[in-house]
Amino acid sequence: MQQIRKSRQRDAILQDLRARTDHPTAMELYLSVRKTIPNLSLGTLYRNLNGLCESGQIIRLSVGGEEHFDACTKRHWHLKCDRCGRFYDLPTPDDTNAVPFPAYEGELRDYSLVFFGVCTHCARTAVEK
Amino acid sequence: MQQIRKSRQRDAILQDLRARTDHPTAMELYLSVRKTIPNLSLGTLYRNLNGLCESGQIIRLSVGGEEHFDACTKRHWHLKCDRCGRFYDLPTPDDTNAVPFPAYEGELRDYSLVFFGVCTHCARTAVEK
DNA sequence: ATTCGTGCAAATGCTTTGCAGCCGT
DNA sequence: ACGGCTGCAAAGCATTTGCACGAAT
Repeated sequence: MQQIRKSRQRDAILQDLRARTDHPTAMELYLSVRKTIPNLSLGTLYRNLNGLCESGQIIRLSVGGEEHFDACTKRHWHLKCDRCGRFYDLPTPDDTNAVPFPAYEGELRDYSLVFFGVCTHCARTAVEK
Repeated sequence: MQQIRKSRQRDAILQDLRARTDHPTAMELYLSVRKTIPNLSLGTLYRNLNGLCESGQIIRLSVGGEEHFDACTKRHWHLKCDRCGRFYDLPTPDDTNAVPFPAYEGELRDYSLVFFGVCTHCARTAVEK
């Protein structure tokens, strides 16, 4: 059994992600954390992101071939904006069955719900193209 | 404006995908279509998959860093099996609002819903580990 | 004849991994 | 001191792209 040690890098990554309201990609997070730890390596970032996902401290969002990360581990819904491509949290019912689990001869344990549309910000700056 | 020509390769790809009930990755589809067109190239496959997605003839499913494709373009729910990793269709309510669209100051156009759990087949061969 | 689509191979981009040295316990 | 964690660089892998040729209209 492998113990887990404290590391300045992992702490900084988690802290940075928790301080954000968006859901950055690995590269976005990398650039951000490098302001604190300039010689942080990409390998370390990825190793830690994977570890944090496995230990359930963060969540990985996969949509359209992109990977985004979220420090909020409570089940909640997301919006992926068609225009700016960013992810946003949506008001999510507390009721687990807000999404009706279909009858299925197997086990449905959890779900991921992502809406597509236009985010508040992009809707305001309504640029018709 | 670019016209689109008929191509044996694109037809074979679409036909193969439509004949399947699973939702293959690009590589799985590649291996399958190569039984019909042995010298099909990966570049061609990817170019066509992207084109078919853009023209709305197929759908791309992104989960956990994997890309799967689906020839059924009607909105429906999926299960990603924890054990075998495969995708399956789930019985999906016809009602568009089976998933309650949250109040949001923007526009919610569509959504993607993926359940996680254990598929029928894996549930039967209940291997406790 | 025009120009789109293909096969091939090289290039790209993101992620993982091997390794030697550093750091937490 | 032990063994996990890091930076670096190389490797891996899926996907994209440039190019010359073949095929559809």
